[in-house]
Amino acid sequence: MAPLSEALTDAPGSLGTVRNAVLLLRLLAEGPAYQQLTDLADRSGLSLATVHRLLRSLVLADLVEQDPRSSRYGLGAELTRLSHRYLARLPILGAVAPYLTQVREGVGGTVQVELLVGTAIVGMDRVDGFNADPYRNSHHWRPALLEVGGRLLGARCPDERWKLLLAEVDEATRELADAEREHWAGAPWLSMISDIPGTAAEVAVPLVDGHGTALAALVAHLPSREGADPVAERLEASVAHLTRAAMAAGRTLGHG
Amino acid sequence: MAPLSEALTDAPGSLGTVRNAVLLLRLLAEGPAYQQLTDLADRSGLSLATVHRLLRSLVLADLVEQDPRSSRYGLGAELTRLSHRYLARLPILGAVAPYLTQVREGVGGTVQVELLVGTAIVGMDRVDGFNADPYRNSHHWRPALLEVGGRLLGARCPDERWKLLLAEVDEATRELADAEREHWAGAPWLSMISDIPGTAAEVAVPLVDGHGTALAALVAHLPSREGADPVAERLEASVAHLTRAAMAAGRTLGHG
DNA sequence: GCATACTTTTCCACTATCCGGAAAGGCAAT
DNA sequence: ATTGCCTTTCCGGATAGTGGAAAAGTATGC
Repeated sequence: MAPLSEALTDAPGSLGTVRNAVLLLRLLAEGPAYQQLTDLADRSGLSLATVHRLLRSLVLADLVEQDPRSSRYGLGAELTRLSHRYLARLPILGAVAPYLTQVREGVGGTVQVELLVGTAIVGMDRVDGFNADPYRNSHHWRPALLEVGGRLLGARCPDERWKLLLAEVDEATRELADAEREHWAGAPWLSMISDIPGTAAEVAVPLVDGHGTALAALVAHLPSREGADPVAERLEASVAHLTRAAMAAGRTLGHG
Repeated sequence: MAPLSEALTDAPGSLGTVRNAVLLLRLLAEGPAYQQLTDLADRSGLSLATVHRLLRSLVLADLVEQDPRSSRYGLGAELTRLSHRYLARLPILGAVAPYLTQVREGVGGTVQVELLVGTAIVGMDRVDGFNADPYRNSHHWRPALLEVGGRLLGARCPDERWKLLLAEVDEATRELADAEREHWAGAPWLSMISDIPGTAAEVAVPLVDGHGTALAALVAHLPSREGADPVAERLEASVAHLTRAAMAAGRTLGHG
C-alpha cells in the first residue's frame, strides 16, 4: 500500500468518502501534473470504480481538473481560491505585509514570508529585490529542514512534528538537524549560504505572536555584490531590519 | 436554502458526501475566518450531526482548522500546500515568471499575473514596484468584472461563464460590461483608472497559448509621479513592455 | 488496415456506512 | 444554581457508496 494512504488509514471518526477524496488530492499533489486513473487506483488501493466516482465528484467541484486530451486528472483551480481566502484572513500575513517594502529597502534583496505547512516550507508573500534574478522560484517548495526559514520554525515545533520533518530529509541533514535543534530553536535569527544563483546568503527571523509562538518566518535573500562590504556586515544590518519588522508585526498582532 | 447550495444541489453523478464537504469548504471561504457549527448547519441545510462529522473529517485532513478557544471552524493550511502544487505546475506561470522583472524595469510599477478562477480574479504571482506602496493587497480579490484583468479574461469566456460573472456585480457595471464585452474581448490591451492609492492606472494584456486561448492576464500598476510624462505616454510604453513579455511567454509555451 | 492491449467509463446487486433525530456534555451568562 | 446556547456523541434504519465485471473508447503494434 502506498505510504500516504497509511498515514490516513486509521483515522477513527473520519468519513470514509472524505478520507478517500483527500487521499486522492494528496496523490495528485505529488508526482506529475496529470495522472491516469489506473495509476491513482493502484496507489490509493481503492477500486477503479470508486476512484473514478470520487474524481468525477471532485471535478464537478473544480478541485480537480481533467485534461480533455488525455483524460488524465490533475489538481483544480478552485484550490487556489480557497487558499487565497485562507491567506487573506491569516492575521500574521496582514501584520507583516506593510513592512515588507521597508525591509527590502534596508536589505536590498528579496524578502519573503514563509509558513510551515505539513512538512514543507512554503512562501506566502514576497517582495522581490531591486535587481532580482529573472529566475524567481515563486512556487518552489522544499522539505522544511533544507531551508533556513523551515529550520527556524521546525525546531520550535513539538517533538512529534519534528520527527515528521526529519523523515523528509537525507541522512546527513538529519544528523545536522538533530545536533543543531536546540540552537535553531533558541536563536533569534538564522542564516545560511544560499543555493539560489545570484544570492550570497539567506537569513531568517521568526514572526511571533503575543504568546511567544512562532507563526511564520521572515526571510531575506542577500544579493551578492562584488567588491561590496563583507557579507558578515550586511548580514548584521539585515538581521536588524528583519527583527524590527518582526517586532512591529508582532505588536500589531497582539494577543491573538 | 443558501444561494451556494443551489449551485451544487443538482450535480448528477456526484457523491453526496463529497458534494457536502465541498459545500462546507465554500461556506467557510465566505464570511468571517471562523464560523460556528450551528450557523454552518443552517446555511448548508444539513443536519448538525452531518456537518459535525464532515468538519471533523476535514479537520483530520488539515483542510479545515478548529480554533481551540472558540471551537469554531475555519479553512485549513493544507489548502495552501495543494494550491502551491497546482500553481507550481501551471505552465503559463512558469512561462511568464522570468520576464516579470524585466517588465517591472520598463514599467516602473508593480506587475502581476492574474488568473480567472470561478467568478473571481486572483493574483498568482507578482513583482512589486520599486517605490511600491506599503499597503500591498497581496491576497485581495474581487469579482472579475471590477478589475481590468478580469474584464480582459471574462470577455473571452463562453457565454455561460460570462453570465456568472455578470451576476456577481452591481447593476451599473453589469450594463457597462454588456455594452463593452465585444470591445474587451477583442482588445489587445485594456486600461483603467486605478482604485489603488499611489497608483495612477492599471493596464492588462492577455497571456495566450498556441491555440489563441487566453490563460491569464499580465497586469501592470503604473505609479503616479507628479510632473512626469503624461499618463497616456507612459501607458503606451507599458503596453509595449507587457505585450513583448506576453508574446515571449506564449512562445515558450508553444502548443500546449 | 485490422487486431491487440490498455485505459476510462458504466452497470448492478449488496451491504457497509452515512444520515438525521434526540439526548448528553460544555461553557457563559444571568 | 439555573438557564440558554453550542458542540459533541449515540443509535437504528435506509440511503447511497462500494467493488467486480463488462462495455466503450483510444492508443500502439504489425
